[in-house]
Amino acid sequence: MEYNSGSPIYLQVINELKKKMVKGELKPGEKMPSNRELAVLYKVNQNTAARIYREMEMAGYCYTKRGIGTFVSEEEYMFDNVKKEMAEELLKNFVHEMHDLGFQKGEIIEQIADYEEEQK
Amino acid sequence: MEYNSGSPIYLQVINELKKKMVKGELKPGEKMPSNRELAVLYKVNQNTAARIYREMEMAGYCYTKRGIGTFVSEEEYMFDNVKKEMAEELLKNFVHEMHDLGFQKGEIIEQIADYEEEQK
Amino acid sequence: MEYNSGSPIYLQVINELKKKMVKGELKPGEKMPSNRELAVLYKVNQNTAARIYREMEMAGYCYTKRGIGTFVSEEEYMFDNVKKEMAEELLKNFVHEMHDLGFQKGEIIEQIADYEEEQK
Amino acid sequence: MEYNSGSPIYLQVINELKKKMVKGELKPGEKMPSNRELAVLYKVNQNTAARIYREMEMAGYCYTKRGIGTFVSEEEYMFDNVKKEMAEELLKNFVHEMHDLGFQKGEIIEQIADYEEEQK
DNA sequence: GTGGTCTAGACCACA
DNA sequence: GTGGTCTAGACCACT
Repeated sequence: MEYNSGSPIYLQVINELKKKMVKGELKPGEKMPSNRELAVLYKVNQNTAARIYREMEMAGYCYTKRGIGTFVSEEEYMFDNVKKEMAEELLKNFVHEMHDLGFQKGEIIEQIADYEEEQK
Repeated sequence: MEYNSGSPIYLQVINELKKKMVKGELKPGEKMPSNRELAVLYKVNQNTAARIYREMEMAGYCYTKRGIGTFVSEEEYMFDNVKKEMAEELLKNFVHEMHDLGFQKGEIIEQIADYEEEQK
Repeated sequence: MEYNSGSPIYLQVINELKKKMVKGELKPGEKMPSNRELAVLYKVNQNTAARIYREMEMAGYCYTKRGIGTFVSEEEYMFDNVKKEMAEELLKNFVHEMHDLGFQKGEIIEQIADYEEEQK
Repeated sequence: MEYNSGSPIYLQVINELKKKMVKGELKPGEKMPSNRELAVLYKVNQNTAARIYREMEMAGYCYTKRGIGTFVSEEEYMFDNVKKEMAEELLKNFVHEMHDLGFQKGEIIEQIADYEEEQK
C-alpha cells in the first residue's frame, strides 16, 4: 500500500479496513489482526495501529475484548450503510469532477456506459 | 485552492489549469497569468510557478514569448483530446474504486442514475 | 569545467554528459553520479543537478529509480543517433562560420586536410 | 545581433568587425562608423564603442584621425593573416570538439565532405 | 514589466 | 543514502 493522498495515514488505513468489511473480507464477529500484526501489515507504527482501532471502535466498526483482541462488529446492517456511504462519497466526487470538466448530467452516464462496454 | 493529495503541488496546479483550458476559461491564444501572478493566485513560489509553465509548455499546452508572457496553445484540437483523457482518468479510477467496494458493473450505472435523479 | 557560453549551465552540463555517453565513458545501464555528487563535480547547485537529470530523463537519455539513483538509458541505438546529431550541429556551425569568413565550400576541406596533416 | 557567448560584448563586436574586414565589407582605408554610429548599430554603450576602436587600433586593425574619424588599416596583407588566424581558430575548435565526440582524424573529413555534398 | 536561471537551504518518501 | 519538491531571494536579458 502506498500513502499518497496527503490525508493522515491512520485515516487511510481505516478506509482500507472499512473496504475489507464492506467486501466481506472481514466478516462480522471475526477477529481482526492484533495491534502488532496490523502495524506490520500496513508498515505503520504500533501507536498508529492502536489509534486506528480506537477510532474504529468509537465509530462502531469493531469492538475490543481486553486481553483477547479486536473483533469486527456484529451489527451486520452497519456494513450495508457503510458501503452506501462510501459509494456515495465516491460518486459525489466523481460527478462533481466530471461537471468541473464541463460534462452535463446526461453525458456522464453515457461515458460510463461506454467505458463498461469497452471493458467487456 | 487546497493541496491535499499526495501529488506534487505543481502537478495539481497544472491539472487545474488544464481543466480551465478544457472548460474554455482559458481560451486558445489567450495570455495566461504571469509567473508572478500565478505564484500569488495559487499561493505558490515563483520558481514553482515557472516550473508549472515550463512543464506545460513542454507538453504543448502553452507557449512562451520571452519578456512578453505565456499564452494558451492555439492548437484547439488538443483540448478536446485533453478533455477526453482527463475524463477517462477520472472514470477509470471511479469504476476501479467502486469495483473495489464490491459493486458490479451494472450496479454502478444504477447508482449514478439514481444520484443524478436525486439532484434534479 | 568553465561556463563561458551564454547558454544556461544546465544545458552545458547536459551536453557534457551526452558527450560522455556518446564516447562510452558512461555506458548504458551504468549508474550516473548522484544528484549531490553531480552538484559537486560540476560545481553546481543541487537543484540544478536535479534539473539536469530531470531534463535528460524526459529526453530519454537516462532513467531514474527513486531512492536508488539515476542510470544511463539502456537504449543503445540512441547514442549513435545522438553522436550523429551532435556532430551535425558542430559541423553546421563550423561550415556556416567559415562561409561567413568568406571561404568557399572546397576551401574548407582543403583547410581541414592541411590542419590534419600538420597534426601528424 | 545577439550577445550570447558569455565573452565581453566589446570582444564580440570586435570579432564582427574583423569578419567584415576579412570579407571585404570594410575595405582598407575606408571610413568606419563613428563611435556614436557604432553604438547605435550594435546596440552598445558609447563607452563600449570607444573601447572597441581603441583595442582595434592597438591591434593594428584601424587607425584614428582626430576630429575626422576611424579608418580601416591600409596594410592589406594584415587581413589575409587575420583571415587565416580566425579560420585556424574555428578549425582548431571544431576538430577538437569532433575528437571529443570520438571521431578519428579521417572521419572528420569524410563527414564534412558528406555535408558539403548534401548542401549541393 | 516579462520569463529564465541559479543558489541556498530545507523537508519528504523511498530503500 | 537516493531522488523529488518547495521556498526564498537574487540576477539576467528582453520589451
